[in-house]
Amino acid sequence: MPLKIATWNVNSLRARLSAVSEWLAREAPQVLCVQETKVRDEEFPVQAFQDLGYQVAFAGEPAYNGVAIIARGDLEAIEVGLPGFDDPQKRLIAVTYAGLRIMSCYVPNGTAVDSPRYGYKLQWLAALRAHLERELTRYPRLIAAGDFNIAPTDRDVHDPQAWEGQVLVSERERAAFRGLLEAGFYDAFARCGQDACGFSWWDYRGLAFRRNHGLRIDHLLISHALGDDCRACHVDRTPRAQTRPSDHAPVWLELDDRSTGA
DNA sequence: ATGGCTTACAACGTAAGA
Repeated sequence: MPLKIATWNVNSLRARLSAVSEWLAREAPQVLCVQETKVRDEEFPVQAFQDLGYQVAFAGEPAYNGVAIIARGDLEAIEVGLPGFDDPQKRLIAVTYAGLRIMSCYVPNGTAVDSPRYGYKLQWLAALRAHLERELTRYPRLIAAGDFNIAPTDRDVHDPQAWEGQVLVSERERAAFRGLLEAGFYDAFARCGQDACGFSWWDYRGLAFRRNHGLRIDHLLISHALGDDCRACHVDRTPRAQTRPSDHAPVWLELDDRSTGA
């Protein structure tokens, strides 16, 4: 049986608890990496996921950011944050599951290229690359999934001319994204031999989803050791069309687990 | 048209997202 591993920026886990629960019940992934939980740890809805047969690892803060990993089985060696990068914002959590090292990543948005937050974003990405390089030596079977807040190429942008040079598509961000791949990863959808994946985010405003004015900014990066095991990669647009959606859609990949020994 | 939507906070407007 293949492993189904998903990532979803839910834009508040409490506001989206029923949507996430329904999606887990329907799609039954082994793993769901979540970003923007926007919930303190003491208020994380642990029981709701246990009732569905999932275990959880999470790192949150009030109001902003927050990441989690929801998985059908035991999570081990839980680590929060980027070692050596002192950051109060909860943007990274890693677990070991079924012989895989799995990270849920919430890359800073950056706000605008002339914002101080843009510099923070680039620094965070540099620290992530260094961390991924180190982790690959410990965990060759590594998946970094999440909201990277970067559309890697113009094909990942509905209107490249309108977006040219803007945050999420700027060349320095794209270079940083390529740097993550150069650390030893494939973009899962490309590795599956697909020529298109589709957008993963649509603005709440201006009927953007109906018009498919979107970006592909949520990604699953798989280490080279997993490259031959990637079977499929898909954006599930269904939850985005429902009432009170997250502005992001879940993205999943299917991985042959022949080499996990499971 | 720096607007437009959505969320959390202990708020009745502000900050932040992308």
